[in-house]
Amino acid sequence: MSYSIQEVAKKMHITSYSIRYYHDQGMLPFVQRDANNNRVFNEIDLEWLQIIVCLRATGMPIAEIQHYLRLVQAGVETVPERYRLMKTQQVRTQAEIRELQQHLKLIDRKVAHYAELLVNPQPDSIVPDGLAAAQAQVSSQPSTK
Amino acid sequence: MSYSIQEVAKKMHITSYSIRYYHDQGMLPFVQRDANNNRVFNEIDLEWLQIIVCLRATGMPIAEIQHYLRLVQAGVETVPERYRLMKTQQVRTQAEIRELQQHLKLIDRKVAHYAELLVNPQPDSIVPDGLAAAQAQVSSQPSTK
DNA sequence: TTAACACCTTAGACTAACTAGAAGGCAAGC
DNA sequence: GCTTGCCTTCTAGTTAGTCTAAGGTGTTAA
Repeated sequence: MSYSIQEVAKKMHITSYSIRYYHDQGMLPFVQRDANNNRVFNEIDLEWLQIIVCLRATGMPIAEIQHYLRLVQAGVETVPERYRLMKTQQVRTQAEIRELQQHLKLIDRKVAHYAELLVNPQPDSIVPDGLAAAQAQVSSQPSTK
Repeated sequence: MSYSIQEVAKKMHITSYSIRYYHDQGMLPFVQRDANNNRVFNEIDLEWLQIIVCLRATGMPIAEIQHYLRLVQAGVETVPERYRLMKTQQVRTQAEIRELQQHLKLIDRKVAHYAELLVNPQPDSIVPDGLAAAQAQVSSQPSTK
């Protein structure tokens, strides 16, 4: 099976712009062209792209992905470095998930707070989000600008 | 209590550059200046910055955060919109966490695969990561460039 | 008192990773 | 034959920082 750039974009949930960008960066070394110079992707290209998308989505910079892809192409003697690289990415991603879960807690509190205000509105003087104090501060001190 | 930009940067785990950037963008409207024109942050500024950091880390663009901060300052009649905004961000963040967890599974598989290869090395002909097929393809077809 | 050091300021240049627009090629359908 | 739609390349713009340069201020140390 072979795919056009749009089909791949849909499959991978990224834009065709990004795919061209990755290709231009030499990250999709096996992509072929048809008679009209259009990019033609096969299953192997999709596998590579899946890895690229995964590493990008978990925060690995392009340059590091390029390095990893070169390691894969270099052969088995690079397995130790590939292991370290993936291990680092694993730890990084686990930390990122924990961080997002922490941030989500604050967002949950805000949602609950506003939901409560919607059901049980407060008079204008009681301003949420610590703004009451902020407004008091700002009204008692003229702007410095 | 009041804090210098460096102290705030350390507290919030962001750079002083970012804090100045947010301030320049009008996102920290209550920050004062001392006699030497240095920014002076108090607890309320820290609260605002905490929200900014949380929303940025969960993927909200600067422009949307600015809009939210204006809503907060506008008073209680904006509570419904603030609720919708936070609800959207909640859903967005939950989706992001699930996506990262999916990506983490692929990384886990790679780590396990390389760990296995380190313990039990394979001959050079058996190339991991679907590269065997990729190499077969590339060696049987000359480059189109 | 002068030097060193650490901090701050602003303006503006630079970066990563897209993102989009312009201009044009090719094939299918009417 | 013309339009539609997908593809191409090239170039320019965007976002959100990130950093540098040039300079000001205040404290310590010789």
